[in-house]
Amino acid sequence: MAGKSKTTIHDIASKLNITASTVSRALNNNPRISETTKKAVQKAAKQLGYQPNNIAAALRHGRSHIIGIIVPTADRTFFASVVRGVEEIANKIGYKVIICQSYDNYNTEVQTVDALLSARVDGIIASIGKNTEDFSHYKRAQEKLPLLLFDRTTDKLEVSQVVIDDFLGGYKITEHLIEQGCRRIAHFTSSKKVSIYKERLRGYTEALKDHGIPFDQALVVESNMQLEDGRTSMEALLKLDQLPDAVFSASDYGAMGAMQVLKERKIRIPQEVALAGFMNEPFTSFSDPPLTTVDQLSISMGNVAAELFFEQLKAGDKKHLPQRTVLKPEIIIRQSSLKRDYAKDDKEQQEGYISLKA
Amino acid sequence: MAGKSKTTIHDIASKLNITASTVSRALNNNPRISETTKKAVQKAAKQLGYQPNNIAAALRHGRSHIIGIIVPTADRTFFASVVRGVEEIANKIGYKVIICQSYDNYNTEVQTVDALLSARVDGIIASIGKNTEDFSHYKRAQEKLPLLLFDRTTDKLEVSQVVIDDFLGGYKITEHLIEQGCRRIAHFTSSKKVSIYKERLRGYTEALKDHGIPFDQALVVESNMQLEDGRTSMEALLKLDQLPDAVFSASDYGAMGAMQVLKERKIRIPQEVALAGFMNEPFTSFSDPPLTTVDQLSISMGNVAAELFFEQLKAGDKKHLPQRTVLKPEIIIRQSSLKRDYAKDDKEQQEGYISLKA
DNA sequence: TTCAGCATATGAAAGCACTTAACAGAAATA
DNA sequence: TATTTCTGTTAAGTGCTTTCATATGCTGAA
Repeated sequence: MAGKSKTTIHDIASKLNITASTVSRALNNNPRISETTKKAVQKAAKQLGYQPNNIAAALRHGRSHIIGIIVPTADRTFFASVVRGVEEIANKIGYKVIICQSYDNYNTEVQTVDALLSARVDGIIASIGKNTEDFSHYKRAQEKLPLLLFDRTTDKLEVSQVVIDDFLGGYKITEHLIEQGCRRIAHFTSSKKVSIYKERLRGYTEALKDHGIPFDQALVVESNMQLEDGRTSMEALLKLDQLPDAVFSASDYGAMGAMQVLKERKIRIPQEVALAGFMNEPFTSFSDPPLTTVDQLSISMGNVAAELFFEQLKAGDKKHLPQRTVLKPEIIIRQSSLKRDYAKDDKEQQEGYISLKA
Repeated sequence: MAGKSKTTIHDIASKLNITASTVSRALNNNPRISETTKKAVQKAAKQLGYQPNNIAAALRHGRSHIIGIIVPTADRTFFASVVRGVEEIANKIGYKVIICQSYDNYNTEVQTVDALLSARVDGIIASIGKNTEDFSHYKRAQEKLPLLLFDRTTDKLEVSQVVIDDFLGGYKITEHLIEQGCRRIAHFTSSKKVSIYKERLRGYTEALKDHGIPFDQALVVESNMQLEDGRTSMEALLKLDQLPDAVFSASDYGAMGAMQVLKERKIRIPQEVALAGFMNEPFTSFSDPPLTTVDQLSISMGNVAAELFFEQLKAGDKKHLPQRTVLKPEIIIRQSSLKRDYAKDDKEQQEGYISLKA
């Protein structure tokens, strides 16, 4: 930490009796510089322990080769994976990524956007905080640099975005449960009016409708969808006159809470109640039984977001319309929903289906 | 993205008929500037939509207020949490964090360090890649700026570091198993000669010794400690003449693999075989039974690392000796190891203990 | 042979936007 | 009147890029 190397292109220049501009060009592999000089410059640079100063370069040509990414928190699996995906791409083309956490706090988010603008990042990739309702900070950002939103977005901003098709996820997994013979499918959703949950719910209802199963409001339970909420919601369902034969929770945590309660009550999964979540949290493959869920393709989401972002960055001021990329989620079928597999062994259970069908 | 605001302190200055230096001082709240001028400057700045240019400031006084963090991958729970912990602290004092992934690849790591040096970060916090054996890139970094290593460190570098006490973790959890009545405790460890695993193993053997239990090499199984390895290792143990009554895996994944095999064989956990892991991965609380494990305090590790780091950063060139902070891990006791709870109900099992004790 | 014309290789200098040491004028204090 | 205090200005500098200019050597037409 002592001898902060102060070697600049001028040092290289004077060592070689040339000017700094030549050194700069040589280092940037400018075709106007002869191979001999380039070689000499590179050699001298190495000898002197020269380390380019990106800050000076950034100041000079107005690009920092740094982008900012804003996530609610960096340690939630989903966001961590997206960050990974973004960094992967950015790194490949010589960009660095500044990571910022909004903690779902509006003021923090606003400050963060400003801090990134001041840091002169070349662009921002963000997932909006839960409580954000005013988007003027993003609008401000958008006036100055490329902005791209992922996962949690808004239609109040004309901005490119990458999201997954929550409707499709909800639809496909509900359909899967129906195919497994379930007819009374409960759904855990969020009490918050967040679009991703609304879409999952819509997928659920639509799938029911398409398969001629009546929608029953009593089977839709609202909560915050954490583990504890999942327990509470499941207990509420158990008090109904007629038990559901499946639960599709819009969050894996909710599904795990339900699983715990069911196991405590010795209700068999999936024979009596099939279970499905949403998100493909790492723990879902370790639960007993492993949980059927919807994969969010989080790393790809980061990749795709970064690719789309850099496309726009390169396009520069050339008008490019905001682009919306919708990723198709994949359903991960695991044991918790495979009711069919047990149907043969389980006469009683099967009769249950039949009577319901009648 | 169109009207890149080009407002500089000069624009503010000329609007107010003062000089840029006065504006600069006013914005930096320099006491030499009168309150009236400050107010006027702030007002004008807001009117003109002024956004400070940190890059110019950084170039001028040689500090970017950005630090770099290098992790093998950003989406592993542990590293994601540390990143979160670091950003938390950094953010509070006006620093931003550039996140870089080495993917455990030596060349990538070297390039990353250089890129960060060129980006003129004010310091680097890093966890060393698995395959790194030459540390000259870190040595080079260390000559120019504060460096701090966490979790995966090396004693080949005189550098501050934050680690957890793996020995203690291994010791405590083995002791816990002993207290639960286990006498034949198996251990899953890594075949790689990584210090964290060596330490956990040492904790295990030491605890055995202190409790008068003979060490049995046959009970120590080496592998890569992933889920599949855990399965293989467990199956190997099952072939022994005498079954172990507990398994302490130095990774949660290994423990989960073991859990799967045991459940498939209808071997009761913890009654017949108690189970413990290491890391407190999120899935451990969702397994059935929930897994006893050692918590790595990952967010605190990030916090502590950042605090120590910024302390050194502030100390600047004033000689400060490399400091080594060792965090005490906490053991998280869950059902998978609570053999005692079953001992009363389970006469047979208890007699098993007694015969062993004899 | 001569020289315009051109390509090639490099230099000089002007910033990029900000900070800060050194300086200066006016008012206030001694 | 001399000195300090307050407020502000001047100008140099941070390391790099890039426009414009220059020097050199070569080709080919006059």
